[in-house]
Amino acid sequence: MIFNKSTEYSVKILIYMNEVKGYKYLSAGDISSAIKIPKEYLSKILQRLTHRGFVYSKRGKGGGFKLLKSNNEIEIKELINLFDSEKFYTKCLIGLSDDCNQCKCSVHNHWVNLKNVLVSSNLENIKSDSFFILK
Amino acid sequence: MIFNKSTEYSVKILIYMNEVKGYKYLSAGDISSAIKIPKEYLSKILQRLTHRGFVYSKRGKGGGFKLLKSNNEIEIKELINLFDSEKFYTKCLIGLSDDCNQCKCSVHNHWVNLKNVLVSSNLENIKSDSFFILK
DNA sequence: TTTTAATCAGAATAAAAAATCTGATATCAA
DNA sequence: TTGATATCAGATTTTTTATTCTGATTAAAA
Repeated sequence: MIFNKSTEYSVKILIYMNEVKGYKYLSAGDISSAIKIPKEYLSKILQRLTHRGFVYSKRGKGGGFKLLKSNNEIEIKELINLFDSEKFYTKCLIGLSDDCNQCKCSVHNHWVNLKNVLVSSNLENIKSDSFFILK
Repeated sequence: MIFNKSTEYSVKILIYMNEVKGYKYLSAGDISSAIKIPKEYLSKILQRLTHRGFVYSKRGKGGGFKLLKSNNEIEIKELINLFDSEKFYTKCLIGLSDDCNQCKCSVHNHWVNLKNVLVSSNLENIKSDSFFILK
C-alpha cells in the first residue's frame, strides 16, 4: 500500500525470522514457503539484508540465513532507506505536491502523525500479532 | 503515494477546474498545460469524469469540459472508487495483510483515523491551498 | 462546404516494478 | 573427490502501470 514490495517483504521476512526460534540457518526456500514470497525475489532481499548487516548468510549445504538483530533493533526507517525511495519522507500522501510540508489540507496532520509513528517504529512495535500477519 | 496516478490526477484536475472562474469550456489542452499532466492521459481521465457525471463535455470547435459539481459535492471516496482499487479500504497500510481490520500494530489506529478522514472528505476539504498544490 | 479544433474510443507503446533465470562459487557429507 | 544443496551477482523476462497514438465523430466558423 504505502511501501513497495521489497520493503513490504523485508518486514515480513524479518518478523518471521525473529519468530522462528532454535534454528541454525533458514534457507531462502524455507522462508519462502513459510510466508509465501517468491523464492528468487526473497533471495535478493535477503542478500541486501545481509550486506546491510541485519542477517548473516552461510553458503553451501546446510547453509542459509541467520538473524543478527532482534526486532527491536531494526527500525522501519532503515528498511525504507534500504528498499524504498527517499521521496517517502517528503511526498504528499495524496500526491498533490512533492513537498508535503507546505500542504495544509485536512489530511495533512494525520499523515504527518502517522509518518512520525512509522519512522520511529522498530519491528517489535509493528509485529503485534505476527502469526496472523504472516498467514 | 497512496493513490494511483489516475486518482491523483483526477483530484488535481477537478480542483483546478473549480478554481478557474468564468470560463465556458476548458479544453484538455488548456488544463494539461496549466497543471502539467500529459494531455492524452488527462483526456482519458476527463472522459471517465464525464461518464460519471462530474463534468459535461462538448465536442467540436470551441468545445471542451465544464464542471457540473463544485468541490464540496465531490467526495474523495467517489474518485477512489472510480480510478483506484477496492482494496484501498481493507488493505493494511504496511502491506502485511489483506485485511487490515485485524491488525493491532502501533500504526494501525493512525491509519484507520487517516482513512476515515480521507473517505469522508470532499475536494473542498482537501484543496486548502490549491494554487500552491497545482504549481 | 471546407477548414479547424475539439472530444471519443480503443489500440499500441513505453516505462517501471516485480519476478525469474542462469551460471558461478561455496560448503558439507558420503 | 564427487554429489547435493546452499548463496551470490547479474541478466533477463513478465506483469503492471502509465503514456501516447490513431482514426472516427462532432461542431463552429471562415
